[in-house]
Amino acid sequence: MAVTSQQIAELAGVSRGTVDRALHNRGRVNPDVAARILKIAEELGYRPNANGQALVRSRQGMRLGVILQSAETPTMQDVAAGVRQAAGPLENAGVTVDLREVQGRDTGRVLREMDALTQAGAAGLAIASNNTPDLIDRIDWLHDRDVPVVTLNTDAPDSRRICFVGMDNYRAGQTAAGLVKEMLPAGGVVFPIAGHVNNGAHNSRLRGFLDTLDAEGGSIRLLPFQPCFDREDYAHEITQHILRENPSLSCIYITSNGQQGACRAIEEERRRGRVRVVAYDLNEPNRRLLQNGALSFVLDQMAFEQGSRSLQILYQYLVSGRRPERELLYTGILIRTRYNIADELRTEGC
Amino acid sequence: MAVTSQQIAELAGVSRGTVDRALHNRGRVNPDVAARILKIAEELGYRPNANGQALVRSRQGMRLGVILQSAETPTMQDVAAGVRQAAGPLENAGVTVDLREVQGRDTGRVLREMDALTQAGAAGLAIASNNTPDLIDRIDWLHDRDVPVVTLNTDAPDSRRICFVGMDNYRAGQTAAGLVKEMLPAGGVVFPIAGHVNNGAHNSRLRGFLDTLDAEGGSIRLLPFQPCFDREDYAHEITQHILRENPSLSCIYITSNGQQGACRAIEEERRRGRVRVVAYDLNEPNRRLLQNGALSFVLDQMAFEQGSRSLQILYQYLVSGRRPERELLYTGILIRTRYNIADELRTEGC
DNA sequence: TTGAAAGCGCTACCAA
DNA sequence: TTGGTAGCGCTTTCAA
Repeated sequence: MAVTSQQIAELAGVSRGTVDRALHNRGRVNPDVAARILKIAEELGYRPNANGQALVRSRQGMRLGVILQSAETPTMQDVAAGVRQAAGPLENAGVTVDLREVQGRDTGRVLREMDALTQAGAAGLAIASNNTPDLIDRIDWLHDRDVPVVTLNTDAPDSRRICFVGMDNYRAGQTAAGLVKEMLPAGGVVFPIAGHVNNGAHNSRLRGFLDTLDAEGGSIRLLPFQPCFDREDYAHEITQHILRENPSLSCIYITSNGQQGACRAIEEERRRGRVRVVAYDLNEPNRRLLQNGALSFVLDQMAFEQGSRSLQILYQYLVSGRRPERELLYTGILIRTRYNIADELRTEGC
Repeated sequence: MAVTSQQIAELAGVSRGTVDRALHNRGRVNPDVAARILKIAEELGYRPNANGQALVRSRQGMRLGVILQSAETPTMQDVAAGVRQAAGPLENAGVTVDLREVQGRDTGRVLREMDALTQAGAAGLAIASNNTPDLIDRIDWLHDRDVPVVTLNTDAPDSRRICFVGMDNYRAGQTAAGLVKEMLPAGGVVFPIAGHVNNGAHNSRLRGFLDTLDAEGGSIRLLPFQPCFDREDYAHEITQHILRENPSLSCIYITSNGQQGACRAIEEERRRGRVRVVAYDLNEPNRRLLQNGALSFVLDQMAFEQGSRSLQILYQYLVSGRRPERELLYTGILIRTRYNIADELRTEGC
């Protein structure tokens, strides 16, 4: 049987109310008594019963806001699903989760949703948006008003967000480079395609890739990278051109959307099997491309967990003041091939 | 605000007690009244508050048993850690988790622990043991006495266990084959090493591998597999011999322990870099071997999640009678290289 | 067959 | 500064 605050109260010769105030530094308790209570709690290894806490909190109510940019993309839909799953158990603790899905990379809209949510009384926000000075300002402004912000999927490193939940994109780029090194024979030729030139995530994925091939590759030849602006048609055009110019091309590394266009170009030029493609994010289109062999590898970022985890962290911080262990909470870099994309155990809340 | 059983009671014009009995088919309630209650609950989308349930259950107490064979191995230590994590929140619901760690592949000891735990009043068991007729008998016997069993890590497919939580080993073998196909040039020579000849998991990993290379490989040459009985010294000896016999060997696939011996042999024969190794399970030794380049890939089975999930499923089944969605709950097949082994987000209970 | 009440562990409130 | 009490949602027990 676990130790309860009642037991501590009896041992300390005080009431549960006093124990509660002492354990949570709520003040209004004699320092000597508080010290005694804390000591007893420590010795007994007291852990508050989360169910009891949740139950009483359900009386108070709390609102959390989540804003997802580019919500129309498959990856953000996965994030949203994770948010909804985490929201379930939180409801039992009186938490209302307000999920705002912003279409496209509309930072202005994100800022307005931030304002709307705080107006509506949100106690904390989880935000996936591209990193702009405006966003940083607004996050810092909220921080000063004791509204904590967690960034997810895309970080705002220079802001005062309490933490970031998402992929280590540089490391992912390195992982991709490692795969390419294993795959390609000496002298293999690789063409990297980036998304937007100013997208931090895509840039990191590119730098990690280039740095690692430069440092150790030696025998692999890199073509200069080109941006496709997340567009399938541009990726198609670029790829078509590169394929025609480079008969010996053996691999394409693409850090963003555009993989479908690139694969189509390879198909049309009848180079399937001779040109391998490494892409990002295990979504429906990519599942199909893996299945039919157009993609060799997909690096996945656990979007679902990004959504569920960031919400849990936000709640945890608000009720206990406990910051996460690290400021950067990296989700795994999952390497997917056609053989390991079956549905799997997914974290279920409890 | 979520709908409560109290609200349903008011709408139905009965008391909460009656609502509770009706919703859980506990009998002793007028069929007409029960139907009305169920209808209202359905319409309102009633979901019982898990915190309230856990709190009241904490009064009753429940014992769950977990038995882990080969508990001294790093993988089983991960499983045990998962079990302990899941046990935390369950304690708040009055659940005592009794974890029995059995050294080695001692099935007799496993059977005795099963008896001891049921004697002690365990309401359900989670078992990781190799699959033997004795084990199946005992699981079925328990099933008849309404003590559900979940198998984890290693299945007992012909028993009446309620489900299995672990790796799809055949699929993992296929995944390994996929990696080997991407890595090796045409004409590459692969040597597979198995663990015990009668170990189901190792056999599946081997079959998946061989089937897939046979079916599509074509250009890759397979040497006949040899068993190393999970022993590093045997693996070393076998590998040394094969390396000397086959100057053109390009890859070793090892389904069990023994990878350290194999890597040492490669080192001693100065073939590092020319012979790639694919192994299983991301434990401390394998982390090091990945880091220093001795291993190219490790296929990991999420041992931690196997432990936590199986316990949650067992509890879920006992309190709600709900079986898991599928009988075979496969944990992910994680492909690890030296670049993606950093610590990551791990499911935290709630 | 039904209802009333107690109590799980916790926190908030009000009174002392 | 402290204690007492109410009540979160649920299940169980006992009485009707």
